[in-house]
Amino acid sequence: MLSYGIWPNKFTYPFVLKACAGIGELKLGQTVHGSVVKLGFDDDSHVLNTMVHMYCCCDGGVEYGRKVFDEMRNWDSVGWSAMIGGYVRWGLSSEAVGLFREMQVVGVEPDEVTMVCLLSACIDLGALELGKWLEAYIERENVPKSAVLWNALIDMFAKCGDVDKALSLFRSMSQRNIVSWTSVIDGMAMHGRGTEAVSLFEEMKKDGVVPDDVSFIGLLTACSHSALVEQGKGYFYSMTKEFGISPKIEHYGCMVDLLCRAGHVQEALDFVQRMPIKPNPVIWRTLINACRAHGELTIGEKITKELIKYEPMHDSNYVMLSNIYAKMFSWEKKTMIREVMAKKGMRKVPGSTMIELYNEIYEFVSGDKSHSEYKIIHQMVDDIGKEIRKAGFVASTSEVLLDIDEEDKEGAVNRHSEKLAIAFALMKTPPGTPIRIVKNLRVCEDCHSATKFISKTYKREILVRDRNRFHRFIDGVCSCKDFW
DNA sequence: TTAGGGTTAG
Repeated sequence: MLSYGIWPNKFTYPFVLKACAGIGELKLGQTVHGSVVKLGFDDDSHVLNTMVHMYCCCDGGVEYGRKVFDEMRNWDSVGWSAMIGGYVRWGLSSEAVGLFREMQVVGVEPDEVTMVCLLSACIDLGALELGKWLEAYIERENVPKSAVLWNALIDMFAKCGDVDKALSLFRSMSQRNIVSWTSVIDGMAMHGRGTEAVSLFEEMKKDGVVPDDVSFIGLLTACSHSALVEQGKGYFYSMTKEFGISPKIEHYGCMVDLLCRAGHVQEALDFVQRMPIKPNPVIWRTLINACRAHGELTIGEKITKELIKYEPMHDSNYVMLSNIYAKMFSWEKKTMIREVMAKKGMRKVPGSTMIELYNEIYEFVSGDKSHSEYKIIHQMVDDIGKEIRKAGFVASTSEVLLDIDEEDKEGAVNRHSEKLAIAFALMKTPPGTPIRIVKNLRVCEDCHSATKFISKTYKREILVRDRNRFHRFIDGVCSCKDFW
């Protein structure tokens, strides 16, 4: 364009900036930013809004986006949404919510898109109360409810723990699209309500909505988490036969997960051998975990060693190998792994748990001593430990984190972030109040068992969202039926 | 005349 002697105008730049956003290279974006300034289009709201968006799509660009945002006056809701959405994109959801509060102080009316971004932030934070507040706001202020906003609400309710509300919203929708169906099916899957997920999928087909590859991921996950092995296999083959959808690596991953969870480890290994796509590390890790869980320790060790050769800097590969050695009682090998990791300067991602109480979000990290009530919380954890042991709880220590000294194993699992969060909730809420927490990793065996005892001893319903799914603990029983 | 931010999985 420039070589033809044609100069871009202010209408051109939003397109160029959007293209930069798609590429996501910060340097390229900065070059274009430079040319916007040079040509004097940096006073145009459309250009600047897209600029914020562009920066927020680049790795390491959020700060630059914020700088552009801070330097401009009189932002409209589009600019605020671009910045709020940018925070959410990079997992900075607390910042997103904080910026929304500023937006309200300044008096800019949020619109539909702002709401969709904020609902994503709620999902990330597990903030159901905030999500309910947003829903009420949408109703009160008559924010137009497009299909996208409806779908975002359904997804928020499902992922923040109230899947029945998600379902009733879904039922009250007049125009459901594939995203609405997938969100609600996936919600059922996460809550271990596999049979209902399958019925919804069948209802969707009857309704004339053609399933796509994403909806099959939700459906297969549902089968996997509810041990519907044969149905899952049937649906997997129907993808190609009935709908002409070639399974992607994720679908193969779901199948491996389905077989592994049901304990069919050998069948899963055969399945992987026969797959037409090269298995990815996620699939190998699924197999390795199944090998550990079902006692195929030698095969698990072999696969893990191969995976480490391929992915030498991935921390969880070492953690898995260490867990296999723990199960083999090979303590020297386990120690060796720890030394290898230390030498490479690697550390396991620390477990963290969030809890929303009285409009505040608290985050607990295992071993963190920064909380102002740290001593009282730890005292509470000890008291809970005593109470549940009286009720018959026995601590299991085989899954203890790698970077913890052997002699303090039980002490270490006792400091897992979910125990801290639950103790905090027991201290801060009246008897009988349900407790909802969100964990960044999968819940460990010890915490799962302890939480069952806590729900019974303290007469609390405890809802835990982990990386994979929900666990609802009531009177000593978990909704996952110990199957996760 | 022309332009801006957003939803399902991984």
